[in-house]
Amino acid sequence: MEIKEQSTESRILEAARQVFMQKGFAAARMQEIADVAGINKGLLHYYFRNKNKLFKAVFDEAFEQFALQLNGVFAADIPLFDKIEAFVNEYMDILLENPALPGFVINELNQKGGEFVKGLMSRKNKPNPLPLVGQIQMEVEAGRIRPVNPLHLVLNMLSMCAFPFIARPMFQGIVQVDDATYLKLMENRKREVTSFILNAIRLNQ
Amino acid sequence: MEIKEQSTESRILEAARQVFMQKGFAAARMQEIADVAGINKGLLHYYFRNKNKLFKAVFDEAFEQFALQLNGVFAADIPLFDKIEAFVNEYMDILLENPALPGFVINELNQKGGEFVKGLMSRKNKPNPLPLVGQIQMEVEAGRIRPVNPLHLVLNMLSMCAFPFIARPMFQGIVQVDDATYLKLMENRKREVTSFILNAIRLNQ
DNA sequence: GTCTATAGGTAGATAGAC
DNA sequence: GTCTATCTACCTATAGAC
Repeated sequence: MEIKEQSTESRILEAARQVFMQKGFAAARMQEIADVAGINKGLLHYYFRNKNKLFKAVFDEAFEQFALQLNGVFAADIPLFDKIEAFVNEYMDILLENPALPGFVINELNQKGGEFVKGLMSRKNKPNPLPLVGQIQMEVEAGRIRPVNPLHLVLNMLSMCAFPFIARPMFQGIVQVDDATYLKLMENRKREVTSFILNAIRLNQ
Repeated sequence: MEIKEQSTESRILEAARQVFMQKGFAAARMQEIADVAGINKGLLHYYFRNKNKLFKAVFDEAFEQFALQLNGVFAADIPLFDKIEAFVNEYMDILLENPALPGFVINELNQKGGEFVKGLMSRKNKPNPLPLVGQIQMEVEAGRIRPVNPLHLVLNMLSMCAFPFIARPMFQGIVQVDDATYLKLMENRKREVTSFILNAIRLNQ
């Protein structure tokens, strides 16, 4: 679990990312972060004054990454059906590479709440689903898809992609599958969810 | 926020439920639980030996409630389309009354992991989606709905219902709506999700 | 910049009076 | 059963040597 990388600062950040994501802010220990980084605990305070600031550095970066990846797909300039397929594929690929990210972000937002959330949302880079919402709206008005509520459709897409990762321990506990089987299921899920969505909004000929 | 109820034990449990659900195990403080319960901190240890046991009492009850409610809908003996509608309506009603429940359960499972999950899943009362999965399978084989993967369909239903509650702070941060508007959206969502699912699996005439 | 040692504060748990 | 007072352990943060 130890980290070998160039600068001390990036080793700390990488270690903090691991520990904070797994344990959450409250349960994370500075000692464990230092151990994972392979350095002394005092150094954490030398680079980042305190636990809060270290957490904020990790969280902000994770949130920004999350937002950028999401917005990349939201804003693509392609037809709706293609965009839905691209969204499901790319978003689930992101989640397969970084399965703990959404749960981490969502959970800390839940627990910190209030000011913390407001601070985040006044940043320049935050998730912006409006391009996709607008595009859906246009297709509905043009009568090219079923008359769905665009906001709920976007929520549906996000839900079906992200939830299985957030609820992974629960899911694997209920339907007893090993990790390899779970990953295969998520791979199949891309096609399954895409066709599910398209069937739901496609007009009958 | 203080609690007025009959027995001291149930007041403690109610207070612990509130605090644990909001803060999570690690960030929850015995002092705060005592304050909310309107009793002294020492009493917590008199009734429940330590923080872990108190948490387990709260969590087990929440998990059991969660499983029972879910299974009630999974196992109902009604036609599939009716069951889907009933599932979405009832499950979202449950969530509207207890919005923090799934996030709490899922998050603690994530962080505790391993033995904790195994212990839970060897209990008698755990979520059991098999009746619904089997029912979907039959409809597919009979050619009465589109050939969907039953497991993924159930996952889709759970995802679309639960995710908006788990990710509520994120959601309300992105589309800036107050609490009343959010609740209205969730009310509308029942119909929206039901028709979405039915359209996705209904055969074209 | 990196380490060791330790201060300072807090939270869980216990002891004992009532 | 309920309270007050206190112990003990741990964790963040700082001080200071190298």
